[in-house]
Amino acid sequence: MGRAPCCDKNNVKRGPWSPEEDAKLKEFIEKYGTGGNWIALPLKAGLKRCGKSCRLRWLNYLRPNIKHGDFSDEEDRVICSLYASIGSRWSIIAAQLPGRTDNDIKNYWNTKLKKKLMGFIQSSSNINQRTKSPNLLFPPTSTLQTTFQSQSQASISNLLRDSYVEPIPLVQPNFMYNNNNMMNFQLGTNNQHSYNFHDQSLMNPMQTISSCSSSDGLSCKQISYGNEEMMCQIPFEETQKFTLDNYCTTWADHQKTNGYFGNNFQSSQFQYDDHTNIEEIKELISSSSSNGNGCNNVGYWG
DNA sequence: AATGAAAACAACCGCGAGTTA
DNA sequence: GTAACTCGCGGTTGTTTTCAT
Repeated sequence: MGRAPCCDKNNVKRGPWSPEEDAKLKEFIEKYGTGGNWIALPLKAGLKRCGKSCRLRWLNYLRPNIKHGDFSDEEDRVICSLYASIGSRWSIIAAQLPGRTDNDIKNYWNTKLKKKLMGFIQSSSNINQRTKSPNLLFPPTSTLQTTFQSQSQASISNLLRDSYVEPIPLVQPNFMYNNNNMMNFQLGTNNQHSYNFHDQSLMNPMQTISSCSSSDGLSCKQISYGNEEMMCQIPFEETQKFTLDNYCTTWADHQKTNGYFGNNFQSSQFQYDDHTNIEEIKELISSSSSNGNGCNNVGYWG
């Protein structure tokens, strides 16, 4: 049995809205509200439109405080940032940008921002080839420097091509070693992944994450959320086994195949509204992926 | 000025999830 | 328990506008 149509398509007007229709819809909603029933609304409002069409028109265009026009740099940054961590969840991204609609952001991403980023990545690549990438802080004798310099750009391009994990603007992977002889790399400044690998199976780190057995930081491979950076931490002695290409493509593939929240994630766990802020989202993500044994175990990598 | 291509924007479609009877 | 209904979302398509030749 097929789905019942939401309206009689032969008796509804389609295509662009006229100013008169806009006025009718706006006036009706401002006077009576939506009544929680978009399907019945057009009839009551005297519009020959499908309820879904009315809803879309209201949400994307007529609703008060809708912002149209150019996106600011800050908005760009938020979009890229969230896209990198949650993918094309436009409604969630829109909730962080007051006045912007998911449709607006989606269109902006598809038509401008993606290209803008591609352009940045390309020019950034050229600059780094000339300057030997001042952000890359490798031990002086490390042979890894050349390895990572040659691979990182390709990895980012892969991610862009895969259209799922997007690098944050102005952020090249930033490699450095800390006092504990761990190598970090960071993508972005807002979101929020920290991977710590402390065993020998680093050739394909993403596939090993769910085998977490403790959170003592020594024997556990763990994934956690909540920091302000996308960070990968790898013991120095292990870095020679790890290729960024491998990491990035695996990560992108997992996201593409299973989604950010994994197969077990229920959308009902993740209620949000216009007041939901990033911290709440992070908290929800965190709680949805926690297995309660002290290790945030993301099931779909098992 | 004319025209074709590309970009931008608005709207539609189909699906999944939640709700209700 | 389940079928029907509604909502909201993301992907896609269609139309309009802008740009290049």
